[in-house]
Amino acid sequence: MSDAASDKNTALMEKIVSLCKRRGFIFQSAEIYGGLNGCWDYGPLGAELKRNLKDYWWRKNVQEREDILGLDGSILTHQDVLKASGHVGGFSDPMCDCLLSKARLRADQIEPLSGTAFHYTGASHEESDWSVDRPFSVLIWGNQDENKARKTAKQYYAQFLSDKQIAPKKLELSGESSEELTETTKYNPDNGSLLTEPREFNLMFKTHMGASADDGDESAVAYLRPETAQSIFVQFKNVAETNRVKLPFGIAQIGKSFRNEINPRNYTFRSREFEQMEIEFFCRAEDGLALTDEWLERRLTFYEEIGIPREHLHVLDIPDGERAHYSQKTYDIEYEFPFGIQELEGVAYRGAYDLTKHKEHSGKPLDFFDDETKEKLIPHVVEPSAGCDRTILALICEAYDEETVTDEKGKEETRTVMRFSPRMAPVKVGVFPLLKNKPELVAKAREVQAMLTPHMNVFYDETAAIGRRYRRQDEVGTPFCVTIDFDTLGESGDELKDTVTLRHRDSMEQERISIAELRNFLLDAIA
RNA sequence: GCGGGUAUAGCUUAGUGGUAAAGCCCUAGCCUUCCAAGCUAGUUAUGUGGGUUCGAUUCCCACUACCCGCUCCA
Repeated sequence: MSDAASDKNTALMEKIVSLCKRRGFIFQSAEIYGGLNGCWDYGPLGAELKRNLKDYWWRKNVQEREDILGLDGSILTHQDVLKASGHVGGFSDPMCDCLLSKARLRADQIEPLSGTAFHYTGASHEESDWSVDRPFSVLIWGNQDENKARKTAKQYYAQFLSDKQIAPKKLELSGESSEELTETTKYNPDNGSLLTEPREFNLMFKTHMGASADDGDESAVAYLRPETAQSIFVQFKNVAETNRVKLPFGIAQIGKSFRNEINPRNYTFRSREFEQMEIEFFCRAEDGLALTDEWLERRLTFYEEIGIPREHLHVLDIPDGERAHYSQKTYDIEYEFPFGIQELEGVAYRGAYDLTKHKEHSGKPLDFFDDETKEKLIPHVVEPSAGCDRTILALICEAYDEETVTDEKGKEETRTVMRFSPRMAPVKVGVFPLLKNKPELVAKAREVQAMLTPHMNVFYDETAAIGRRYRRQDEVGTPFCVTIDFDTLGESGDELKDTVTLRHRDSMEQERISIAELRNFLLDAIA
């Protein structure tokens, strides 16, 4: 991305963030106390939008399917569940920092080096009577010169100089010694500088169960779940036994998960608390790969149905070596956010890994008896796992649009429109009396509002000029507005009596529609 | 976690070591017969905590949050 494009996208993102706050989609969590890093609250419109997304996902993936069942697991999670899944112990990456460049490296990905290490105890500068005492080491390897080690060490000690006028090369190193090392991972392969000791970064939130539990009581430890998937695996047996299921079948869940992200970024995209929409689709081993492809297509269709066109999505086929070790196939579905192409959902073929692990750790039989083949097996699983908040952010970014409109006097102005699909739009229809000081119009508008309210989210507004009310609805993405005018009351004759103006958000076009037809028209449009 | 930047009203911005300004928005009233009209009135702000000072929104320090670049994303 060029700098100019990057600036433009940053500006776009700022406008989106500003609109989200102004119109009540998303607020910073605990804003009046200075905010809570990586946490966000959905305001009234955001809550509606999110509910629409989750409801539609649930309808499509649970209610309209005979082969997928719903689950709503607890967020507090037994530590043994996460030991079995590998999250305790394995869910943290030991990291090292380069003492010279401050680069952060994953300890397990450092290339082992063999060479000569030069150790120092400190450095000084005679003329200014400055000195520093702290150990440092540099590794040189291959045919690198010893002087490279000294130069690197001087650069390291130079960061402690308060007077930046002194050049690193004028420093005197003290206590030089050397040793031969083989296959060491304590040095940065880029510059030979010593690294810090590996430090653990556990990404899970840990807590203690029981009011009297003290922090040292290991048996009282519980975690906030880092993904919704585990409760599905853990409840696999209960769901399967209580529901007369046969392979293939799925268990679906929508719920909150928590990860102590080192670095939350990009608005709500990487949050510490987030909601997932996951399916674990259990199947026979031989069907796994084909079902993974099938689910990928089905999920792409879903995104189109909620208003994210295929051409703004990217499918990443995760290559060998980059997938989790138990996965034979993983697709990432990515969206073109203004801040870059980022993942919305992963569709992963996880084999029998999860159920096998829980069977081992719990000692309970998690085998499934396949009536068709008359054999016991551990089902394989395909996991379409979508980020709910990420999808909301994608919907918002996709919907945001500015267009220039010219009024009757030829004056140009910018119209901000959220082009949500009617299905996802937080408010489905605005109902307005043309004028608020005419009681007949107001009464009729209230009637229309009352008729529609049981079926959809309706917004009634009688303040300000009609045009302003339309624009206000444009900015929150309301797809339709209806206006009750004097024709509705029959002033222009019976032909127009009980008809209203129906105004379309995207085209700004208006048409007459009878009140009798209104409900069904709108229900069809938002289905 | 590192480096850089930012923080004034709901939003966008101005300004000042001594009463904080404007536009938009919003609220109420009047008016108004279809795309941000007009008039009147009104609400709302210097992120948090220290320090310097007679006095700090302004200067200094720390913290917090957000943005950008690294890093990371099982």
